[in-house]
Amino acid sequence: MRRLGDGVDWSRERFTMDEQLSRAVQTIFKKLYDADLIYRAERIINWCPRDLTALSDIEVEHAEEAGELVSIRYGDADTAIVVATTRAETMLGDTAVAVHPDDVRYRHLIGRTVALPLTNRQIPIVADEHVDPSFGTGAVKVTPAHDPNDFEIGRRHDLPALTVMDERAVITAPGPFAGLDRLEARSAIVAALREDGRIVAEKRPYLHSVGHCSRCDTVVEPRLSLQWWVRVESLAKAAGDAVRDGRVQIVPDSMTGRYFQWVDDLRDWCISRQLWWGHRIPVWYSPDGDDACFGPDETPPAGWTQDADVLDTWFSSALWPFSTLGWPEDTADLRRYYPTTVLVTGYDILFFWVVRMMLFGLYAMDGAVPFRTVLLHGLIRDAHGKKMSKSRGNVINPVDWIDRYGADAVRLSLLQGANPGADQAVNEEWVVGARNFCTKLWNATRFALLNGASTDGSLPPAPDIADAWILSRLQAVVTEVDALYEEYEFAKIVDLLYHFAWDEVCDWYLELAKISLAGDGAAATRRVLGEVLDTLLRLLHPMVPYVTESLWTTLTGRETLVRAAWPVADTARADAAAEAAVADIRSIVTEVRRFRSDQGVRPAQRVPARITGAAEAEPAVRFLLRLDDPGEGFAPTASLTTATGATVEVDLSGTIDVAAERARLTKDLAAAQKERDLNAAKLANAAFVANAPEAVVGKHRDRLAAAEADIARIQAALEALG
RNA sequence: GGGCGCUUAGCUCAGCGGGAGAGCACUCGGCUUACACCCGAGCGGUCGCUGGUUCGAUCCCAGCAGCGCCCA
Repeated sequence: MRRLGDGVDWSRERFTMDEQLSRAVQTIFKKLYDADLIYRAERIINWCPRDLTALSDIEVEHAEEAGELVSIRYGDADTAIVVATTRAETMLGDTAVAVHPDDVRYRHLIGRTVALPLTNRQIPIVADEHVDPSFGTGAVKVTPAHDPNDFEIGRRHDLPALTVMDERAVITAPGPFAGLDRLEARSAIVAALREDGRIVAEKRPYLHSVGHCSRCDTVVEPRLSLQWWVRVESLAKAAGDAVRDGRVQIVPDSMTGRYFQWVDDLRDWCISRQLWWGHRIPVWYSPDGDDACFGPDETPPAGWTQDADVLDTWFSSALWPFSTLGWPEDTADLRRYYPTTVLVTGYDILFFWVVRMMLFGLYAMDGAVPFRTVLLHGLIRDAHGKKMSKSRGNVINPVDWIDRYGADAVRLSLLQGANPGADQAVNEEWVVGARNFCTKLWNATRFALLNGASTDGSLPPAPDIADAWILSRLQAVVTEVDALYEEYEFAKIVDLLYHFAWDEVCDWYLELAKISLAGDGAAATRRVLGEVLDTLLRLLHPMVPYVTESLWTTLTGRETLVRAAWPVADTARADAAAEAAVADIRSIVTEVRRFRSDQGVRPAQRVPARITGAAEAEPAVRFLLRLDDPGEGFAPTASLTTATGATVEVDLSGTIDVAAERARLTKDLAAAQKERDLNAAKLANAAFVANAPEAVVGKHRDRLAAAEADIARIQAALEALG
């Protein structure tokens, strides 16, 4: 962030383990605990047998994997019932078989017991609504201590929960499998069952979803254990409502559905972790087995010991919007800055962090939301849109690019692809392009400085056509940029300013300004030139901070752009006539350039020409095209009539390439004819004329007329060629 | 299995009911007095497929195919 030049208040940098933020953690824990919103309970949790800790639901990543589905016959003779499993090793902990109560195949077995293979333990057959009769045989084995669904079935039927593995997923159930790892045990148990004639079917590979630890990718083991939980129901309701009733807006709106999908179906949050590092659970136990929660200013009685577990890191992160402002103290900062305006983060953090800030913010701050707007951006991907990963070797270090091209170029290239909520592919070539743009700005400012651009005093009351045009465009651009910021459309802002700066200011305005800078209007143009660059640099500053700061302070002689006022559009400068006049200049110049290019006339070569019908555009056209006045003995070798009605006759002092010229005109003619036919066909359609809005019909009439005029003009030119 | 999204020029992406756009790449010409990190001129697309709605569909609807994401 520092290398990118982020304009943040570093004095507010915090770490959740800081003293004051830790007080906040302990305070809210106690508050929730006292309100019975935190409790300790034995439940099935996601357990990582490698990290030896509990995980919350979102720390588990599911992936399709090829495993095996083994169908095992439980019981014998008239109680025989077949169950299927991908985790045969858990059968050691089975305490029931469950079937759907309406399943006629098994109705007669409900209430009876079957012998569990390999152990000969008798387990009951229970009826449970949650069994899917259409899956497999319609009968499922129930392992309450090793599966979350089975745990629920166990609770409903008062079944014992037998833990058969330790925290490293090694079998602890007495017998021949004790000491085996879960995977070793799986194959050993399947082999033993096969020998016993218990295997009815085996499907291998069997594709199914397997949970993995998001930290280390180890397959998660559902495990029965005593953990701390946040009772989320009321908190989640409040968090959902805050978005539902518009107090918090999620941008882009398409992410809102995902938010509800999560928050409206939130299960209790497992907050304890068996890690060595983090905020410890502020609950103490007496030697007699009593327990109590203590706040930050309370001291537990001597001899009591604190809970060994620590809190999920998202627990403290959830307090961020107010713990960083001094909460639980009622500070001036808290009153001034809570709720914050915009939270900017990646959409992949929506559940991890945003939702949690909502849960705790609303609770701790008496129903006040933590932020008004959540702006979710996409993820950075490699040049081909692939996720960066170490194993793929496509990880890009932005600092390398900053070293090579500068922070502004990197920022600009990132912003260029920043469409709301969409991932963006980044490519070193674009950083090069962004760097080139920065250089262009530098050169434009250099031009302005060399020509005495002025940024002080009022603007000329009656600017010439080019000055009036660029001021008109400038105020329109300010308006557009403001509107785009409202929508967080950063990529569009970059696009707009890039093209305005390069295609309009540099390519046309600076060129046109050279005319008046050499003449009587120099003073006025110097002022307009200064105004244009001053404003442009202000507009670009949030995106290109370093370069604009340097250029602007040099240009204006003022202290810093960081605190300069944001431009305000002056609609009084809108000038449609000037815009039309410059459009004509551009049209004529471009057309003659095409001709010159096709004729192989070098751009620098000065050519005598006679211009008619260009009116006030003539001096600009002559300057930009390097056309000399027709001298004595002027003998035009070619004549062009442009779409604006101007005629440019040039003397190329020799024969022109008729074939090239004919090819050019023929191509133009074909395009004009296609345009005419297209519009004529539309207008010939009575249904179109009857149904389409008048403005649309009128537009096509205009285009038809323009096409016909073009055709006549081009045909005349072709005939003149002979 | 449930939900969401995407498919537009060689690449990465805008556009989302009335003329197909940008950057980069590519071709040709150029040391034109701010800039060769540049200037000028160009080439390039049955807008995934099949139907439907409409005077009109890249844009709306349905189905299909492929890709991606989230959740279980």
